Amino acid sequence: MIDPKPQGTQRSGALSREHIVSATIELLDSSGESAVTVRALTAHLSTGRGAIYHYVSGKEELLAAATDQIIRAVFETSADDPDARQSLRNLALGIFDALTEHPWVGIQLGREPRQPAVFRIWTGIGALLQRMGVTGHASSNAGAALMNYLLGAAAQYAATVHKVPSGGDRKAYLELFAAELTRLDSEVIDQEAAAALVEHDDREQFLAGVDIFLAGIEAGAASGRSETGEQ
Amino acid sequence: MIDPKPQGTQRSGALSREHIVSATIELLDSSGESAVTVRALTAHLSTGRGAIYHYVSGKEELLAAATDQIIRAVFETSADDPDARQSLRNLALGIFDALTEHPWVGIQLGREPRQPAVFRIWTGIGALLQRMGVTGHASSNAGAALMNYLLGAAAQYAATVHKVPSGGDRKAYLELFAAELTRLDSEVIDQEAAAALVEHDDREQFLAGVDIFLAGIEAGAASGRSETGEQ
DNA sequence: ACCTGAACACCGTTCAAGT
DNA sequence: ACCTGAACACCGTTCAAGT
Repeated sequence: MIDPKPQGTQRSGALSREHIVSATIELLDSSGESAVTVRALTAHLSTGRGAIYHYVSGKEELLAAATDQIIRAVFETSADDPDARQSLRNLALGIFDALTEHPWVGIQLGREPRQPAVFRIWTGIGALLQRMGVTGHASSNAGAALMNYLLGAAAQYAATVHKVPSGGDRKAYLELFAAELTRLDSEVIDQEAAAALVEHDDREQFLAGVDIFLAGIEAGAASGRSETGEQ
Repeated sequence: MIDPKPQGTQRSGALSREHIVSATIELLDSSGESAVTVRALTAHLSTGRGAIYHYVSGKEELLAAATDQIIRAVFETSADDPDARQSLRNLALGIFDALTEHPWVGIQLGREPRQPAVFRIWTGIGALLQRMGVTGHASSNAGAALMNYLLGAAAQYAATVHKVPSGGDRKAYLELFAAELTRLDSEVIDQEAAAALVEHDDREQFLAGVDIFLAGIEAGAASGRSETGEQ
């Protein structure tokens, strides 16, 4: 009763940055990235085409804001653990699961390194590595490596999720993919690896990659610098 | 004297897929990805707009073909080493160096997982991991992890290389970036890590990431499975 | 068969005009 | 101040028409 404006999911009420970003996420989720045009968006918001430019500098900022909203939610829900290593795994899985729900996030994360969502992940990883006792030069390298892995996996997964059928055709598709790999150089890909490709679980494989990283970081921290140049 | 056609770098002679891809690479290198429009390309080739569609299905295939040409060259020049581990490092560095010369490659690699250049890297990594004695399930996980790292690093680096000044301004830019990271959560990023960010060498950091991976793979192979679910 | 370039069906962004 | 929607300056792709 206090606020005379309707709470307006989309059509009515005043426009705001928040409304615009929410509508963008809806459109992204329901129809994919190619469907997010200024025309479609403003139609969805029942407003003029130029209106959104009062709240947002352009399409790039819009996509970055949508991505940050998803990543922020991951940080809010990701379970913290007394073991920093486990927290890092939780964070990585949280990002992975968010990607499954919003595949466009994976593509957007890789597009622009200086965007809020990427900053957020940087600092999150940095804090956890510090808690793990990794500091200084090693922390910088480890953080960058983990970041690169995460973003690479995100982009790959996001690009695949739309193209790999999820039902019973998934196996057939992956068998084709494995066959293509073996055909290219049949001596080189062993049959066991090809079979693993067909039967692997994406989420488990993603986590296996995180664990390889963590093992490498811990091995490096334990043994000191190996052959890479000092300083 | 045998062939009456001029050898035509661009304007004269018959059109061919090879010519078109070469012109695309030239345009990509000289003016960046945004400059590669069908209009600019066909002007460069002094032909009609529709002509290229006789040789190539569209812009996506064109960019994929350009990318594959660069990656193929990396494989041809990358030094093979009796030590498979060292060969893998050489390959990774070869890809990194190609990216420095052709930043658009990094972005293109992340865009589409089912493209020739990506297949090529998959099989290359697979072969070297096998030579390292990593096989079966572990090889599939290790290969995917390394692939994700490589593609993530490629995309990040490609996106940064245009935006970070390379001269004396580089330091100032990175200091700003470091400040932004610390500002976000000043307790959390240690000063040493921030300093490392400013002074790090991209190529060295990239290689450090590869080494973290290799250490993790070797640690995993030595200790067997850790806590990740069996099968 | 190969090539041309107008035409088509779109884009993101700007901006004078309205309220 | 906020919003509208025509106009602007582009895109990639198609296709009838030419050679």
